Amino acid sequence: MDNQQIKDAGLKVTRPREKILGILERSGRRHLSAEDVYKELLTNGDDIGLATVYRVLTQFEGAGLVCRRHFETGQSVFELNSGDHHDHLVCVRCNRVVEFVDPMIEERQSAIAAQHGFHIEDHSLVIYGVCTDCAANA
Amino acid sequence: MDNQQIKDAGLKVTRPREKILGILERSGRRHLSAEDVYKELLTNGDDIGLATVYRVLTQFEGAGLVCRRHFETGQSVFELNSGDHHDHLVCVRCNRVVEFVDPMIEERQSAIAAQHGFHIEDHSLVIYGVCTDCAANA
DNA sequence: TAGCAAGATGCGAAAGCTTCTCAGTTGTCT
DNA sequence: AGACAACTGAGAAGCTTTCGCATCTTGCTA
Repeated sequence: MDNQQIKDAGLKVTRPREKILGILERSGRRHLSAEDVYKELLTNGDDIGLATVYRVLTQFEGAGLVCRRHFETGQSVFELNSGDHHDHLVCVRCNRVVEFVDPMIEERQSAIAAQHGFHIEDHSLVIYGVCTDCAANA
Repeated sequence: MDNQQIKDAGLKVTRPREKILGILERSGRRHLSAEDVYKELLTNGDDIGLATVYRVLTQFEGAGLVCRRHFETGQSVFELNSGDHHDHLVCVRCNRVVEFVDPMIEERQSAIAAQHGFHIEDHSLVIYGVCTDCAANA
């Protein structure tokens, strides 16, 4: 249950936090910017400030409930943490995002980091391209 | 010769453009932020505005002379385009950047994009971690 | 259940990076 | 050299994100 996740993160259960988590869970899109979440709240008639949206998303990130990604669009996008790591394919025309996982790539990354004496903390692989639909409508 | 590269890009050869290209070529570091370039210019006694630095770097990027990368630090870094694609390993403590190329990863990426019907335009793989030196001084 | 302290919120202000505007300057071509 | 388009510097402005602070809530206690 939602509230439990928030409590487990050591946070008080407040209206903004419940609403924001709800939006992340119920939104059709998996990747939302802070602005997207904020607009969704306004649409629902919730009077929650943008600063709070950022604060809450940052806390959720710290608690491991969501992941933040910086795509080259200049905005950060947030997605519910599904537990398993994955990378992204982004369409530069329509901004569609596809997730994928490739064990071989993951493995090569570890090998490369080790080879350079790095201890991996995180990584981000984003492939930018044009999806079938957009290529068709070109 | 420098000037030729600028001309080939369809740009006029001006002092700011020559200086900026020179800094990119002669800097020890391969990855510089716009701010880094600007500070270097000031140190050299060149009176060139930050806006111009951004403009010129953006033009160089368009001309294929340099590549721009958005690391998660919030700043963009620019590097001279050496022709061959490569990925990055970034130390989250000291910001050291190591470049690498892994044919197998490149190949898997193409396969994955094809599998999802994407036509690749670009991609960015950044591994964030702690380098040996920083791990030692922890 | 009333009351309290720590923690959250909302608002506006501010920060950091990047781009824009515009008047004045400079390169290039003839 | 002259003309015109291109370029520049400085500051204003734009965007996303964070901060500061007075006010309000939550979760705990008596």
